[in-house]
Amino acid sequence: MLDYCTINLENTINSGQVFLWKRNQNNWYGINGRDVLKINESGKIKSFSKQKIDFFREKDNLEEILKSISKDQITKEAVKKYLGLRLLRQDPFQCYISFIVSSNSNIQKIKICLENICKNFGKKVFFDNNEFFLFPEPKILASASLQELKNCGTGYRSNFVKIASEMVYSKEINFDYLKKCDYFTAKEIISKVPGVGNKVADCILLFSLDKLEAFPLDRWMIRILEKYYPNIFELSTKSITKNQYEILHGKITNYFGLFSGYAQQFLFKMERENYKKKWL
DNA sequence: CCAAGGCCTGAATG
DNA sequence: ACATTCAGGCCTT
Repeated sequence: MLDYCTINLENTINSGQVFLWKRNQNNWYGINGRDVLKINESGKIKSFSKQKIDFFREKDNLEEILKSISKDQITKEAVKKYLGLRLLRQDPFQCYISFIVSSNSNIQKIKICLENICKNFGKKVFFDNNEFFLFPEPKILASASLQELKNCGTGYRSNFVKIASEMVYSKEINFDYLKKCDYFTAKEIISKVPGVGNKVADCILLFSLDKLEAFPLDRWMIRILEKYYPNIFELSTKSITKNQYEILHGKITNYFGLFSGYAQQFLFKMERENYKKKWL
């Protein structure tokens, strides 16, 4: 009998979902939008804002979900090995900017860029006698100069960050509305933002907008599918076009079901650990 | 519809 | 010591 209740915080933080987290002895501290979270080993959250949030998606029925994605030996092993891994419900604006910044980059670099964005544009607060910089609001990033953004290390993505922020500030992108939409509608809308392609859109939808059928296909996931599922998903080419991405996503949700996003997270975690890739 | 090349940065390799 | 290659996703041609 598997223990579906206990959260493994270490594995959850170190799974490519979040970047602005650091460990301090037995606690993890992280920025989540305008909030700072402190989480202890047993998963108990203390927040700067004192607002209640369901960061760990506690209402998800893990037993049902994990059983439903365990379609084969590969997923069964990944689920068993990383059982306490959770999908997080992140602050949407921070998640959106984070994954726009993430494109063509890696975890260490993304973390540095986002820290710079917070330091340069975010509000400084004190929590537990430590100094933190909150994630800046859309209006601030929208009015930042391109040079100021570039100074954060975001390179050619700087203009994407600026325009994406403007689109949120002007309410052309409304996260509360996107949460209510179905997966395909939300994806279509968010894909109009420059710098948001298939993969980035799926990350935003999965990690902050409650779309559990999103299955971000980055280079790692493509490799994983080629390696473990060569016959099921029949990957034809190396680089994947927009159209092929959509066809593949259809096959994936057909196979793993409505909670495919969870399958993605377990497979990604497993393979990155197999290759001893560094996390935060 | 697809293929190819450019964008930016830092780490790894020659 | 320096130059080249590579990893990473999106957009334009």
